[in-house]
Amino acid sequence: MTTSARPGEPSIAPGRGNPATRTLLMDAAVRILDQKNFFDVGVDDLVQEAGVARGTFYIYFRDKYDLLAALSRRLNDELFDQAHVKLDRHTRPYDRIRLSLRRVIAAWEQHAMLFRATTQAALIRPDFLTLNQELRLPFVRQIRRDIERSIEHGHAKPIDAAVAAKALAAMMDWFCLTWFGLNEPPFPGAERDIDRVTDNLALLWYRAVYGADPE
Amino acid sequence: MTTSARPGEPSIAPGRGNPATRTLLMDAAVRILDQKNFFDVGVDDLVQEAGVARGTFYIYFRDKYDLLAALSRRLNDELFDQAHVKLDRHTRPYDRIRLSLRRVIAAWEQHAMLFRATTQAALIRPDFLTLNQELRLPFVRQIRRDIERSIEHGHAKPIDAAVAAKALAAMMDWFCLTWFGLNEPPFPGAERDIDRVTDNLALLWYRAVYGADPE
Amino acid sequence: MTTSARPGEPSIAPGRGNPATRTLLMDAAVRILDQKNFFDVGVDDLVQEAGVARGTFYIYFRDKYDLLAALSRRLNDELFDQAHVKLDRHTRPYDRIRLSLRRVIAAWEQHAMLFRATTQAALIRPDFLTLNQELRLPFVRQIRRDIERSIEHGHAKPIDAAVAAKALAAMMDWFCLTWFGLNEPPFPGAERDIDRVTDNLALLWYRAVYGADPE
Amino acid sequence: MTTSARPGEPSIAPGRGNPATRTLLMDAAVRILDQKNFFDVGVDDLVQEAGVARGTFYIYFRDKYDLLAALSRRLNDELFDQAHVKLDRHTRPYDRIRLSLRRVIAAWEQHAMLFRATTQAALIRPDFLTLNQELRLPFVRQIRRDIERSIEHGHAKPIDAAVAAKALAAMMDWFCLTWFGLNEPPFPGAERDIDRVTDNLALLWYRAVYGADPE
DNA sequence: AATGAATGAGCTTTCATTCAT
DNA sequence: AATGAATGAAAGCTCATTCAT
Repeated sequence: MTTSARPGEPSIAPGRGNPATRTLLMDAAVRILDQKNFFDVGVDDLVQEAGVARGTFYIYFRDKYDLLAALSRRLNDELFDQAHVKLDRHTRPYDRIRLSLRRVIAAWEQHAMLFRATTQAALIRPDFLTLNQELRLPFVRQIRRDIERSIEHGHAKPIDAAVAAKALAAMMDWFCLTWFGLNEPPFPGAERDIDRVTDNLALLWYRAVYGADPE
Repeated sequence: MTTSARPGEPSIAPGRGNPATRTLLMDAAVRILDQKNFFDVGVDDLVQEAGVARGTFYIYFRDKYDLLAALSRRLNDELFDQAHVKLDRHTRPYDRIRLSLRRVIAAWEQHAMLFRATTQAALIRPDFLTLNQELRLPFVRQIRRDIERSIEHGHAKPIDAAVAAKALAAMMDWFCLTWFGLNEPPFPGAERDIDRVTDNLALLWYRAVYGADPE
Repeated sequence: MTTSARPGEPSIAPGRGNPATRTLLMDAAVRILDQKNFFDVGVDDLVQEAGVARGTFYIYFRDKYDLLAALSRRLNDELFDQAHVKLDRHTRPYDRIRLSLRRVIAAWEQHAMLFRATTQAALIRPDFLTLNQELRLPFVRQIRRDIERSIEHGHAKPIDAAVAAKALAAMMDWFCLTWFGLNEPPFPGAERDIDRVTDNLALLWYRAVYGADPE
Repeated sequence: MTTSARPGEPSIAPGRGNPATRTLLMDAAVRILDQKNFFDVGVDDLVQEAGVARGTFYIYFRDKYDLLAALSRRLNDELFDQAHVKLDRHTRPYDRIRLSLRRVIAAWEQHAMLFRATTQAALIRPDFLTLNQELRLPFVRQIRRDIERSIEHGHAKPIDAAVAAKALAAMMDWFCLTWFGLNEPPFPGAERDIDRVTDNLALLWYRAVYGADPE
């Protein structure tokens, strides 16, 4: 088994090589992942798609897991930026939930294969698992804070926020992974009716947190 | 990559070989899975643990995925039997939910590594994915029927039962996998307080379905 | 760099595989070493010469160094047995020395390439160096004891036996290695006049130890 | 494997490039060799230590063996100059031998790693072997002439000077290589008692050549 | 003269699978 | 039915060397 250092650390000495080539490889990987299972992807496939030589890969990444980690971080940064588009203060809770879920679903729809690969890697490599948890932590924490605030404000009836946040996050993760990553939609043709699915998930979520239907 | 036939089909000619040896191998696999990642398990590990020769394995299973499929089916049958322990007709909804969830969690606690392996395989092998979906279908359907019934009886406000069932099932699957299979409890020491976790999950679930707190 | 465990330990689990195949590989290696530099020998060359598959090699040896260590030990055992052919008690010192050196030269003549390879490996791999020292120790010790005895018996004038033994052993090692292993004979055509060379080496040795010419 | 031209020839077109950079690289190599095995030294290590770019190396040297050849020649020239410090004509034979050996040992002590590398290379590359023989030839010839002269003058009893010279040279080479290059001293702590070792080697040598103890 | 990114041949090693006994 | 030696395809990764700037 390869002994790639923990993916938490930057791959290879930073500053080595041409950043453009690094990006070339990462983009090639995204394209490859849309065609085949990360498990079945070899360094060979990657360099061929990127149009560089075998050895070039190893200048930029320790191995394919290292590359995946880089992709994962890059995407995470993007999502994090998007997530911080501020909502109007007066947006009602249901609408805030709905909008958030819509964004999550959109991200999954677009990056399904990458998420799938990340999940795969997390199940296989303990170090990758750690990275994954780290990256997801801010999101779960965000959910948790929202729930806690709702409870404090008296809007929501008490529930253990840690458990609820983890559960709801898990719900979205696995629901979306099976849907977009494993082609197992909640009902046939759901892709053409994402709004309807979002409505229902938002309703579910709202109820779970507030213990009531939205007004 | 192996070209094992779809794991939906029985492995090898059934009835061939000694059933005891088959069981020997399956039990060995369970033991091995408690020690290491399915991905890292080789046929070597299995036969060594079982105390049989390398070649013997291939008399009973096409490859390690085939064995995993067998394990998965065996466990599924067990769980299915347990699940059908009938509940008192007058049990209240919240209690029914709580009991079911308790059972699910107990199953995960006991078989975490096997479930984890199954999930891994499903993400890697399309044919395994199919098997997995097949085995889980009855459970999701059961949830769905419960939700539909609740709505019909006017207890619950309308929600798309297909979406809700999938979402809630996904929630439990991933929540439990991260907890028991990946050592990521909802809060530190959750194992020692499973009842508390169950209470909250049941509350969440009840609210999501009924749009109100249980009486 | 390969991390073959110290060659002091038995290669791979003993008892695995067919001893005949192991021998097959070792003999093939000897043949190969007569044709090319150990450094330039790849596992590929070895298995091709032995007529087995690539993977077979790794059943019996960790890597080519491991095989070389096995060869080295095998040869050492042989030589050790030969060396113990007892000499007549009344053989005179010069004759004893001469006979010993003749044997050493014969061994080098026959196994030059293996010795060369061993020396190469010892210069490259610290662990191999250790093995080498270990195997040679008994021989140096033997020389040392001879010298000490000579001194005690008053035949030889005092000299530091440790230094002298090491020096004389070094002399034979490198003299023979350059001659047979690197084709650098003491004079052109020396191979056809080994007795003459032996005479002179024995004379040199005798003088060095006894500080006088043999009677 | 590299096809560097014979190292007997000057590396690259002479006069090309900046001599200072060439020296920079050679000095860096010496430093590196004190840290690691020549075999394990890569062009990478060299340029990093020298603080120049990868490509620069190839402006001055064909490969690492070419550089080693240059180092070897440079050192040889130095030693040759030192060796010709004339001795008093009336110095007695034993003292001349002793002084020479002392110098040899000093050279080994100081340049052990370079000699070790040279030996390694000679065992691996036929062309390097040639260079090595060439460089050592003058020294062996010198020893031979000394022996011949001793015999002619009637001081020493007849012995084949070619064999004896080679043998004694071999003795010093290997004795010193194992001692300083492989950390295998003739006795523990020999480094702190080099004079004693030298005395004994000189005694051994004197006896071997003169067949008697020095007066 | 110096750079350093890119190259790609080459060796290593693993392990699922077969098959003669 | 069981064995376990042998197989060989498939990755893995390194590093000497080139070449455009």
